[in-house]
Amino acid sequence: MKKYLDVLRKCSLFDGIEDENLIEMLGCLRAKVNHYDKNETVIAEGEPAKYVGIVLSGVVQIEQTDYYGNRSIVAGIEPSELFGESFACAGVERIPVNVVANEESEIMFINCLRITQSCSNACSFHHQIIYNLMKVVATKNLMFHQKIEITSKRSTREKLMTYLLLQAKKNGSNRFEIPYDRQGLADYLEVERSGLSAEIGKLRREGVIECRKGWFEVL
Amino acid sequence: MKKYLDVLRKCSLFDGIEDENLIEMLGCLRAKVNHYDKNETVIAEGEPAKYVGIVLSGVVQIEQTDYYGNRSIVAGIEPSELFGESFACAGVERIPVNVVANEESEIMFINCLRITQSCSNACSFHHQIIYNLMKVVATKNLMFHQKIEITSKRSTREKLMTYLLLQAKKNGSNRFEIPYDRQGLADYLEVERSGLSAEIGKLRREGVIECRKGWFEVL
DNA sequence: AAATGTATGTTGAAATTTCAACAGATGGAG
DNA sequence: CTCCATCTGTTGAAATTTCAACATACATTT
Repeated sequence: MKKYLDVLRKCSLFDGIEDENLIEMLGCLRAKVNHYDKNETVIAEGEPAKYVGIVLSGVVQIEQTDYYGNRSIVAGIEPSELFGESFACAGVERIPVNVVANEESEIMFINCLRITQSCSNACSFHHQIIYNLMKVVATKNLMFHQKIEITSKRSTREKLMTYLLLQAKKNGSNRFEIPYDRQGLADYLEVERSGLSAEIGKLRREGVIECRKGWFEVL
Repeated sequence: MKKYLDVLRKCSLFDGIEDENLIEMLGCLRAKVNHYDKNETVIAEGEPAKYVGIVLSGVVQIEQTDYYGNRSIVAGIEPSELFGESFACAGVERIPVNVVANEESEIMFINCLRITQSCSNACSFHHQIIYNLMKVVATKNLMFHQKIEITSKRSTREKLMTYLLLQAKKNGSNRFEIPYDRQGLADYLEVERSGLSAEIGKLRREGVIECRKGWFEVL
């Protein structure tokens, strides 16, 4: 487990926990690590929802696909970030989404009950990790809320601008890089890729934004 | 505090806690109750986000003002329901929304740190209330997730059918009543009311659904 | 440098949604 | 019962989005 320390230190689930205690704790939590190839399914819809996942390397996407094959990206999870914790903490039986490795990835899994229930060793860091988990779940809540704020706008332009302005605020700068390609951004905003490209072009010509690949600037 | 027992018993934050313990606990948590007149601001944007609010009587609205100055109502909170818990649990410094009393209301406030950190008395119910709070936050998370699943569909018809099928599943029956009028349903689905009415009419004529006022049947 | 595959921008026609306006239905209040 | 306010359904025109198709740009491999 030691080779993952750098990533795990950054994981909010382990905030305030020292390295030596972290290693011990991972054993106590029965953490295990799996490896996935690009585009491999990490968790398929319908599987038990009892695990919390931590991305150690790579990227995974939380996706929903309807019967026409339209993909909606609910979130992209990067190294040191968590997924699946809401379903586990709410006591949901089966997970209602697909989790897919967007590139070659390593994922750590922890059975959520090991966190929410005191371990038999009464491990002294349990209080901290429960508090951390609460914070993670609440933060994700705010992210969902933000996605709804964005996608509830009625036009492609308003969705895009709402997204970009929130990113600028989050980054504390008018120049920033986004974690999506055009198709990914279109899926996140829930609009057509071509329509999005057209709107980006229009905003550029109007001098409202500037962009090159994943870099955007709001003027 | 005794006069609020009926409402508090229904609040999921206190699930599994007996009346006598609840009274004691409220003291331990330093719960305080404030009174608000109709249209009075309960919490203004920018104030510290450290409190969890519980509506004891009346109704409060969570409102948001976007970049362009448009005000939108995010949610209405009714007696025994919570608000502010996501911001408090996520450790957000300043609350990014306005909370306004929609009518004369009584609100109980609890400093969230009193919940998430063990009290000095090591009150024996702390574990239960932390677990409850986690479940509340995680469940709200799933509600948002479901709304995203519905509104990410691209057409009014698909949104409506996705919503109705989820309701049918939730109610365990093809006949059920929904908690919205047409305008409310349109707002939830993020579509035009007139377009929604038209689509409902079409689905009726096609024999896919049946409905009268708030009652729907999926055939 | 050429070849290949993928991502992005562009376009016009088709489909859908929004908008405004109105008519019928419904439910209270007097 | 009548009046009034609100909710719901309907309609057609305007605006927008989707869709399919293709051109260009870019990156990687050979």
